[in-house]
Amino acid sequence: MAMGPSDGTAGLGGTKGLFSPVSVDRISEVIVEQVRLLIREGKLVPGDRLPSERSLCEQFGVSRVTVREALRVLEASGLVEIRVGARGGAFVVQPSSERVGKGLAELMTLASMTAGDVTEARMVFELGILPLVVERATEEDIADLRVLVEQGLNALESGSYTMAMSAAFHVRVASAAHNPAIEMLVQTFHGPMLMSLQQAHVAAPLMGPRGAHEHFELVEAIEQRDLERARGIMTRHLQRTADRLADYQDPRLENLDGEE
Amino acid sequence: MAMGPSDGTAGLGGTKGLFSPVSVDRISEVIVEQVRLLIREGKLVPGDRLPSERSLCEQFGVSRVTVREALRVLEASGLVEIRVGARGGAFVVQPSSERVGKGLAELMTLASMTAGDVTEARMVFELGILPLVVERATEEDIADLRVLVEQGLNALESGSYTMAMSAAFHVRVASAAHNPAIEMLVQTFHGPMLMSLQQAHVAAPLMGPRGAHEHFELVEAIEQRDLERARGIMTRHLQRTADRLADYQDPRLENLDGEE
DNA sequence: TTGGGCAAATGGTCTGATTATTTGCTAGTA
DNA sequence: TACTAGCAAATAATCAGACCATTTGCCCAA
Repeated sequence: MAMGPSDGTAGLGGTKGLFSPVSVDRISEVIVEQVRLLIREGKLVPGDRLPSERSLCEQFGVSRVTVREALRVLEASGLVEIRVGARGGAFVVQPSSERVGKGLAELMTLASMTAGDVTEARMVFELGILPLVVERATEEDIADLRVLVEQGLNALESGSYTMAMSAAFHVRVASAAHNPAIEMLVQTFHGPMLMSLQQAHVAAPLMGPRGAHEHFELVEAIEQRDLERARGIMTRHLQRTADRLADYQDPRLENLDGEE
Repeated sequence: MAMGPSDGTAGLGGTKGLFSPVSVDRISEVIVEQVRLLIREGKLVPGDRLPSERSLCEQFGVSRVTVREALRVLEASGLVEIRVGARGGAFVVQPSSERVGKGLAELMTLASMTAGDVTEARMVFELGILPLVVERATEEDIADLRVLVEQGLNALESGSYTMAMSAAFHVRVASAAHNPAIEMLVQTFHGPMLMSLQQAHVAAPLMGPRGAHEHFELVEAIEQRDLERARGIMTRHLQRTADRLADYQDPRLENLDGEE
C-alpha cells in the first residue's frame, strides 16, 4: 500500500497539535528532526549507533527509502557517519571544528567573495587574536609551532613547501588562543584558500624565505610575550599577502595564492 | 537488473585514475560531486533548474532512489532547493550566509564550545572590524541602522524585543564593513545564539534599556566617524554580555542569553 | 471573458528484491 | 592447541516498478 504524504505525521505527534510549521510534508524531514533533537538533548551522544535502517523502518512505520533519505540528510549535516557491513549503521559523530569549517569553506568559495575580502577578514581576525595568543600560549603550543616552522624551512629547501603547511601554521597559532570558536574560524579562512589552490593546480611552493622567516620570528615573539613585536610581524606577513593579491587583475578566489 | 555499487564510477573518470580517494562507493555521492562541480564552475547558476528526477535517472543510468539521495544531500548542503508539482524540481539557490549559518549553528551548539568562547570571538571580531565600518559606512548603512535602533526601542517599550533583533543589528553593523566574508562570519556567530535561545524558550526580552541605548550611541559614533568612541561603546556593550555569562554556573551555549 | 475542471509533469512514498561489504563464528588442519 | 580458510549473518547500497499528492497550464463551456 503506497501511501502518500497526506498523513505525513506517520504516527508522530499524534493527539497534540504542537507542530511548529504547517509541515505536513516530507516524512524523512520529520525523522531528521527527531534524531536531531535526540542528539541535541544528549540522548544520543557521539559514538552511539542508531538502529539499523530496517529497525528504523519499523519504529517509524515508514519504508526504507524514507529512512535512508533521512540518514543522508543527517550525514550531510555532519551529525552521523554511516558505515556498511555487519556491525555497521549510522553512528553519531563528534562535530569537530574541522568538519564545521569544511561546510563553511565550501560555501565561501561559492559566495561572491574575493580573495581580498578573505584576506581582509584574516587581517582583522588573526591580528585581533594575537593578544590572546601571546597571553595564553603554553609551552606545548610553542613547541608545536617550532616543529611546524622547522618543517616549513626544510620543505622550503627541498622545494616541497605547500600552502597546506602555511595554513597549518596559522591555524596552530590560532589554537594557542585556547578558544574553540576562534580556532574554527581561522580554519574556515584557510579552507577556501586550500580548496581553490587545489582547483587551480597551484600546489607549487609559494612560501618565500621571507615568509618562512616571519613564521619563525612570530613564534619567538609569542614565546617572549612580546605583543607589539608579534603584531608587527603578523601585520607585515599578512600585508604582503594583500599586496600580492592586488597584482592580479581578477582577484577572485581562484587566485588566492598570494600567501608567500 | 539490480546492480550493486561495484561499478560505482558510473562511467565517470574511466581511463584516467585521478580519483582523490579510493571512493568506489556510493553512486549518489558521485552525482553530488558532479553537480557541485557544475555549480562551482558556474555552469549551473542560481535559478537554474536541474533536470527532473526521472531525467537524471536516464542521464546517469541509475535508479530514482539514487538520484533522490543525491538531491537530498545537495539540498541539505544548501546548494539546491526542491519544489514539488509541475514546473517543480531542483533549483540551484544562491548560497546565502544565512542558509549556511543555519547548519553551522547546529554544529556549533553541539561542538564543545562555550558561550564564553563565542563571546570572546565576537569581541575580537566585532571590535576588529570597527575601523572598517567607521571608514566605509555609507549613508544607506547608517539609515538602515537607525531604523533597526528605532525598531528596537519600540519593541523594548512594548516588551516584544527579541534576540533576533539584536542579532540583526550586529549583523547590519558588520555589513557596513562592505566585506562579504566578514558579514558572513558575524552572521555565523549569531546563529547559534538565536538557536539556543529558541531551544531554551527564552524568547523573552533580554535587551535592557542600556543595551538599546548603546546601539543608538554606536550608530551615532559610526556616523561621526569617531572610531575611538565606537570602540568604547562596543567594548562596554560586549563586555556586559561577557559579565552576564560569567554569572552562569554552566556557561554552555544553552545559556547564551547574555546579550542584554 | 471568465470560471471550472481535467490532464500532464513532478516530487514523495511504498514494496520487495538483489548485490557488495564487513564481521564473527565455525570447522578443518597442522 | 593454535591458526587459517571459509561460510553465514547483518547491514548498507542499489534497482525496478508502482501509486499518491501537488502544482501548473490549458481547454472548454457558460
